[in-house]
Amino acid sequence: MRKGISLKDIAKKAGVSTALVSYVLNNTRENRIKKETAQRIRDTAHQLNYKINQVARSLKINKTYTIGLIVADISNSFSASLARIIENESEKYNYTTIFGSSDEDIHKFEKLINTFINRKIDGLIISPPAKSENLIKNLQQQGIPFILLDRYFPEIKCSYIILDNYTASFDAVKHLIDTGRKRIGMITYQSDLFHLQERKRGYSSALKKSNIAFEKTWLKQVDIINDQSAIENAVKELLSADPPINAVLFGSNMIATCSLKYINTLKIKVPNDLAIVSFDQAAVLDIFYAPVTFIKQPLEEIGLLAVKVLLENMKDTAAITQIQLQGELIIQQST
Amino acid sequence: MRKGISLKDIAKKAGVSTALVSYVLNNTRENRIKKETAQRIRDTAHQLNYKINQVARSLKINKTYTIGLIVADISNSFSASLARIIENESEKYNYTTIFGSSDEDIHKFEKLINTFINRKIDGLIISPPAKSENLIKNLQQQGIPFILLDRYFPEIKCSYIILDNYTASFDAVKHLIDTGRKRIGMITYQSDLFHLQERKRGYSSALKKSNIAFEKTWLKQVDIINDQSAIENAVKELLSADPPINAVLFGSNMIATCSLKYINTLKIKVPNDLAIVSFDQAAVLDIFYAPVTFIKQPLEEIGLLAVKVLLENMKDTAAITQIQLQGELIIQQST
DNA sequence: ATTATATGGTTAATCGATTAACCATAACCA
DNA sequence: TGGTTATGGTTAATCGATTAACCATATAAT
Repeated sequence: MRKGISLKDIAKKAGVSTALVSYVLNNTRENRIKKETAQRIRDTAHQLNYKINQVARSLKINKTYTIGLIVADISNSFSASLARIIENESEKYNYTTIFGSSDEDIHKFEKLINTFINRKIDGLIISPPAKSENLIKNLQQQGIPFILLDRYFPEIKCSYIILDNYTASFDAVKHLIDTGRKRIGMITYQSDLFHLQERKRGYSSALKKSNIAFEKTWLKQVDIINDQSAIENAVKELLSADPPINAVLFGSNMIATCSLKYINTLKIKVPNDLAIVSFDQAAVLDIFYAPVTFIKQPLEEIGLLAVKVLLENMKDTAAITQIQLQGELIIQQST
Repeated sequence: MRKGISLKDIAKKAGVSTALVSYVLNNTRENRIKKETAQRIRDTAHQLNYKINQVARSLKINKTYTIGLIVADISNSFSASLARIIENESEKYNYTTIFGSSDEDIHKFEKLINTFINRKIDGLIISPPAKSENLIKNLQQQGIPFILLDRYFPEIKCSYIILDNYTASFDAVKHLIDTGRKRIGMITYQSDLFHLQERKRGYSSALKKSNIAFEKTWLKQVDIINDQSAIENAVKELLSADPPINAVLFGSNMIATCSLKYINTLKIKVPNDLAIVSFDQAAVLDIFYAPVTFIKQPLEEIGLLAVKVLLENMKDTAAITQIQLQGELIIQQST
């Protein structure tokens, strides 16, 4: 880090105290400063190409104007889209975003949290991995403002913005049933995460409501570390059941991607042989020969709300805002 | 920002000076400190749940252990993958990444640069937008370590890691020709960016080398702000030429995505009626009914090298490392 | 007995910006 | 004339960690 021009340099050159320079550049005490002096200071700052040292400022004012963002995996379009929206929105409030991917790994997650705390972020926006309840509780104890995104723990009373996964899942399956499917499978993740439980609950609940007896071979749960071959196997098993399923709900865009890649190599025809619905939005779903019906999450709204609620929580630490948004079923040619 | 435990608190509780605490926690002057005292200090720090204040530390040591990353658009899988690799790699060296998307907008880009400078990042990794030459030169003058990624300006002598776009493009078109295509179109961006010029050059050079007379209607240039309808039009025009093209090279994964979405709605068959090659990797390319042949960029290598070279440049400010990597043509069923 | 040197630790300045608390002079007023 | 209020600015402490420069005592060496 090269050292640049400081307030002191400006003060010296303009023949005033550093205090005055600070007042001028921050537009504080406006009416207590002579116009010409103020202008001279501003000119000097400009001449010297002064750049404020945010590090020093942060130390002094005890605020960094930084938000820490922890997503599951920034290389996944779901996370990336959220990151983009959040970055954009925070910027409007003069906040900078620092980020990291947990990769669903609790240790990596913990490390990120600590890095962010050390850097004195003003608040955190977090998609927590499984088993991170205690770490989240620690945050609360330490009084660090944060908001959960996409996922939450029912046992923890804190702010969050999530999708109504139960309803989204229910509606998706209902749609499959309404379009004549009766043997409906689901491929999702093997995980404790509550939002994933909700997706399963919506699925089985929709079946039950239509008096379709759920067969447990219809539900495939793969490891949350996306593994192409595991997902292929799940698809294979669903299709080789007797009788085979004729519709399937994918629990995430990654599951959909891996499955579609495999389905592309088979002779079965979508939607005739197999109807498909997937969670999450992604370009891949549109490129499939039968563009895939999907549950669209209101990403823009989720991101904006996350920033907004976090900023509010930063002022009023006691505030808790829990928001559940509805997904939208975008029906395309796969169903 | 809540204020937490400081060195002072530990010092007081352990009955020593803050200096000693600092020495112990940083493992400096190891042999000059009594083992028991050191242990007592460490225990105290642990008891109090001490978290170092990186802000204060950065101010003092004049180094933030922060890297600024500016990509074109974090929500695009190309940028997102790079971001992920860079974040991971920097973390290994104890650097944190702060990021932003330029959206190909020079003003947004400039604002990001300034934000990062104010925050005293130790170095920058940048995918520069068009017309940003002067801003890049400013960085050089200010002595700020940086490295360009994916794009560069031939006139600026600085470190960069890029793809050999000319060769990649040449090889892709050569492949189309070798597989019997003679009327080959290209859809790329209308832009000054050198790497895009190189892609065009590779394209026309490959045609020339095979004695195919280039028709200027074969080259479609769309605005770099990805616009579905503009891209659809380009595809439409290429296909309605007389005679229509029978192969096409897409200049980016976004162009490919938009084009494929449209092509999906047509009756033409890939690869029989139209062979396709695209730049960049993306899941969408695999999901198309005829998985698309593409130019794979060595993202992992690009990301790792970017971090490595930047860290070197941070030590030796004079060093300049310019690396051009080769793409790999992954042949799939679209050709 | 005197000088080195090892051991174990402290003092205090510093990074750069902010800001409460002053200070000085001029202008105004009863 | 003496007191009040504007006007325009300065002084100096502070945020928390680092680190060069000391200090004190004990032990060893000559």
